[in-house]
Amino acid sequence: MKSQRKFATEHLRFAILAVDIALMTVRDGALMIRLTPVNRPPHFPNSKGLPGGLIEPSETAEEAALRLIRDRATICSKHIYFEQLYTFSELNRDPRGRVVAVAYLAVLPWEDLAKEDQEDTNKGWWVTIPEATKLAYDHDLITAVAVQRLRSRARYTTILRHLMPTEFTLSELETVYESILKTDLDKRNFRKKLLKLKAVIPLGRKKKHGAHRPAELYRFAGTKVEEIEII
Amino acid sequence: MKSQRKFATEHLRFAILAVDIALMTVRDGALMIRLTPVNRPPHFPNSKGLPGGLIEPSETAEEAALRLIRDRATICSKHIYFEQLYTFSELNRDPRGRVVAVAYLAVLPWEDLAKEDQEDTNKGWWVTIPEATKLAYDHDLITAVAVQRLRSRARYTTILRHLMPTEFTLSELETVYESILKTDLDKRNFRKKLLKLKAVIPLGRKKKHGAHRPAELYRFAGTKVEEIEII
DNA sequence: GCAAAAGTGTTTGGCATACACCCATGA
DNA sequence: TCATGGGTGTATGCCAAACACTTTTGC
Repeated sequence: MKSQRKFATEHLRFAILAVDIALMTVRDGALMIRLTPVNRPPHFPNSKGLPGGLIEPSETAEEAALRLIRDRATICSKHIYFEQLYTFSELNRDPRGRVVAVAYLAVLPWEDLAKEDQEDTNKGWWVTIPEATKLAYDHDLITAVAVQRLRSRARYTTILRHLMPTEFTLSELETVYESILKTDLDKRNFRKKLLKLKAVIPLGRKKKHGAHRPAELYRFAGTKVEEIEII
Repeated sequence: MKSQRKFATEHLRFAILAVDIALMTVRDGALMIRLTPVNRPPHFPNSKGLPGGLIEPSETAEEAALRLIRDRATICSKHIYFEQLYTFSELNRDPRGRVVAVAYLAVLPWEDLAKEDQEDTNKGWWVTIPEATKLAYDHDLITAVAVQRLRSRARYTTILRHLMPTEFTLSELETVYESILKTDLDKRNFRKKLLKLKAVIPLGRKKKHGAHRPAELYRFAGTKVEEIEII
């Protein structure tokens, strides 16, 4: 009888497990995050929120995250960088009931998006970080944690390689750093640092785009996210 | 009918949610982790594992973590430092079924433990990190992630304030850093750094413990975990 | 007086910071 | 020829790293 009671008690201890994705990219030097429609009256009618969904019993949180990322945005690249961000378990984060969310931070180059996912559709939108407010659930909080994490990773690792196209100019890279770190960087010192660290490699080709001197193209060295102090 | 089917499907999407704690302290300059008995035949008969338990429907993961920490070790201090580590969701991490674990990293000074929890009992043991192997479930992995995280935090923050007693000598502090970072530090440079950062404050009192010159006692400045590069 | 840990200062080199001008191009 | 962004070098100061001897105590 005691074990039966224990069994019954344990059966109550479940939770719905969800995954929420802070999917970020950089467009024209501005950090942007992906939002999707949320329509859950009465609390969130016609709202916006981060892409997300439930974890299936047959998949890990990581697998669910990858599935949802590919589901919500057509990405023209085999590889996508994402990492677990934080698990949110506040009791009332979802008014419908107990839903615990494992949040992921994912980043990708704007150029890797399919055309239809670069434009606003009824499937979703890209908005700048200041625009991503008053989201459904606790997604304002998740967004804030994601931005903070990305900023910290940008400082100490080469995570931004996954936000850049394979070929880029150092001015473009600097703009991305400045946009994420919210600081102005000295052009000369920035270049010296990256080149001394051998984090980027010149390709010997130029990019022309306007009435000015063409810019040398670079790519990131290596393939992994390295743990170096960048800034 | 469609909505009924959806409801039924959603009901299958649950998981048991657990919390596992990597509870660490330093004894005689050695980093130690708390283990508890695990006895779950057939997979883990007479095994050891990290302290853990299920999350109640009425509590957040953080609340469950705090409850379990206080449950598994009598801690004679009001405050205890802990932070979320990672969420583990491998399908077969628990052979009994789908259990997703939110792991926490917790640290405390050895001196804050009650006498009965400093000694090995049938409730649990303190072991050094190399000794904490062949644990039940995926607790070897959780331990490794926790040690890595603690090491990283030690480098960039003053998290070790929560591993030290309120008063300590700089030699004691240096030993703890060396034990966690697994490096030898230069005594003079270490002292210069900590004092220049104003991370520690001399108390003007000495600690005598042996046939040698007494050592100045210090305490940490401020109260929070600061984000400074220590080493 | 000796063993054992505490405590202290200087030199060196590398790196971050700050800063201003010329270059290549398209219009 | 001019507007635009691309590209470069130097001087300064701080700080990390390396390194060895004196001090205070208990026995």
